Amino acid sequence: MKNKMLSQSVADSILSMITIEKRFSVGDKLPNEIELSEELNVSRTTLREAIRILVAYNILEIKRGKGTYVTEKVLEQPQDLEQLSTVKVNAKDLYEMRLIFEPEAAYLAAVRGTDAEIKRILDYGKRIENEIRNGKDRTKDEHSFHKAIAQATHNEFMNKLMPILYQAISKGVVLSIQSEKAINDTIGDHRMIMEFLEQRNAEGAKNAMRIHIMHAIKELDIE
Amino acid sequence: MKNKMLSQSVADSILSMITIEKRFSVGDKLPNEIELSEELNVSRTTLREAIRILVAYNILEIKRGKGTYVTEKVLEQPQDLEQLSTVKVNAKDLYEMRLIFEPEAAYLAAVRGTDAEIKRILDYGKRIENEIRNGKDRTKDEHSFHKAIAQATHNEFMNKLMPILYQAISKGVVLSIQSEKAINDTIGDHRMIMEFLEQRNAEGAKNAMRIHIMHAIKELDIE
DNA sequence: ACAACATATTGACATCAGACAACATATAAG
DNA sequence: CTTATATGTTGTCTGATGTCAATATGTTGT
Repeated sequence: MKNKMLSQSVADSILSMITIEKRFSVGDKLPNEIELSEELNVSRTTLREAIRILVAYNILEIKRGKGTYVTEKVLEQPQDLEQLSTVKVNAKDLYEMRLIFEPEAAYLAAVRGTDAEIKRILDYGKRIENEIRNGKDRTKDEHSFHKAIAQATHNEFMNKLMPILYQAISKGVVLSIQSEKAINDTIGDHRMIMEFLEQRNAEGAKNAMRIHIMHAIKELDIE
Repeated sequence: MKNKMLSQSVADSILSMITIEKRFSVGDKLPNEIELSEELNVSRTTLREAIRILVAYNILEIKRGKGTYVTEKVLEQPQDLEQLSTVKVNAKDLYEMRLIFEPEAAYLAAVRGTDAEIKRILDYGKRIENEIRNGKDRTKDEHSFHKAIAQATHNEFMNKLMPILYQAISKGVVLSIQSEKAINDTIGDHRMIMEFLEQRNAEGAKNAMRIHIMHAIKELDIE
C-alpha cells in the first residue's frame, strides 16, 4: 500500500535530510536540481514538485539563479508562545502590554461572551473582593479573573497569550503591600468592570479595564 | 515585468477562481490538467507545480486517476502535517490580535524609536513598495517591516510576540492574491505609516496602522 | 599600470513540449 | 455476474530552451 506519491516522499526525504540526518542545516544551500534528482533517483520534474511542497511549508527557499536554501524557520519551529514565558521581561513592558490588549479583551468579552462565561468572570470578581477584605492572597483568583475574560473573547490567540503574560507577571513582579487607596481602587475598578460586563457595555468594560491597569501601573510606580 | 514565479501566480489564479470568481466551490472538480494548463496558457509542468502549492495549503486535493478537487478548508485554518503543527489559530483571531496591538506598536515606535530604527523601518517600507510595483513576492520584507516597528517600541514582550504572530500568519494564512485596489491600499497605507513615523506623529502612526490592518482584514474577507 | 566600467561565461532555477505509465471508472463482451 | 476493454485523469520521465545572478574577463579612461 505504498500509494504515496513520489513527489511527496521525495519531499519527506529532503525534510529528513535536514531534520534527522542533519546533512543540511539552516541557511545551507542544497545541491542543484540535477545532482539532487540523480541522487534521489527521480526526475527533475518530480524533485521540483517536492521542492514546491517544502517551499509552501516554509522549509525551503528558492533563490532563482543562485540555489535552493534551507529556511531559518525549521529550527525555530518548536519554540512558540511558551518561549515568551521564559524570557526575562521587565514589569514595565509587561504592564504596557496589558494596557494595550486587556481593555480590548474586556471589550470583546462584553460583546461575545456567553452568559455562562460572564457569570464565571463575575464569580471570580466576587471572590477577589472577599479575599481583599479578609486580607487573603488573591493572586490566583486575580489571574483567573483576567484569564476568564480572555476566554470570553473567543479568540484563541488571546486565550493562549493571557496565561503567558500572567505567568511572566507572577515570576517577575512582586505585588508589594498595597496602600489603603490602592485597595479601594482595585475594588472599585473590579466592580466597574463587572458591572459593564454584566450590562454588556463593551466600551464601558474597555475603559474600566484600562483604568484598572493604569491604577496598577501607578501603584507599582513604573513609568 | 512580472518577476513572480509563474507557478506561484498560477496558484494565485486558481485560488482566485475559487475565492473570488467563485467558479469552483467546495468539493468541485477542477478541469483536467491539460485543459486547465491550456486555459491558463502555461505548460502542464507549471500547472502541476501550482497545484502542489495549493495542495500543501490544503486548498486542493488530488485523487489520482479521478481529478483534482477543491477542499472544504479554503478559508479555514489548515491543520498542518505532523511535524509542522503548532498552535491552531485561525486567521480571524490572528488579525484581530494584530488590530489590537499593532497600532499601539506603531504609536510607541513613533515615540521611542531611535532615528536609526525609524530609518530601518522606512528602508523596509521602500523595498516593499518596489517589490509590489515589480510584482515580486514581498512577504518577507512585509514581516520585517512590522518586526522592525515592534523593535522600535523598545518593549521586550512586544518584540518577542510579533515574530510569533507573523510565524502563525505565514503558516496559516495564504495572502498572495490581491486585487488592484488592495495593492493600492497597501502602498498608500504604508506611505502613511512611514510618513507619520518619520514625523514622529504617534497618533497618526497608530491610526494609519489600524487602517492598514483593517484593509488586510477586509481583503481576506474575514469578519 | 591601475581602477572603473562594460561584456561574456557559467551555474542555477524556470518553463516548455511530448511521451508513456499507472490508476479509476464506465461500458461492453462472455 | 464476471471479466475484458476503452476512456479519462493524474504521475513520472526526458531533453531542450529561457531567464536570472554572480563571476570572470576584457576594455577603456586616467
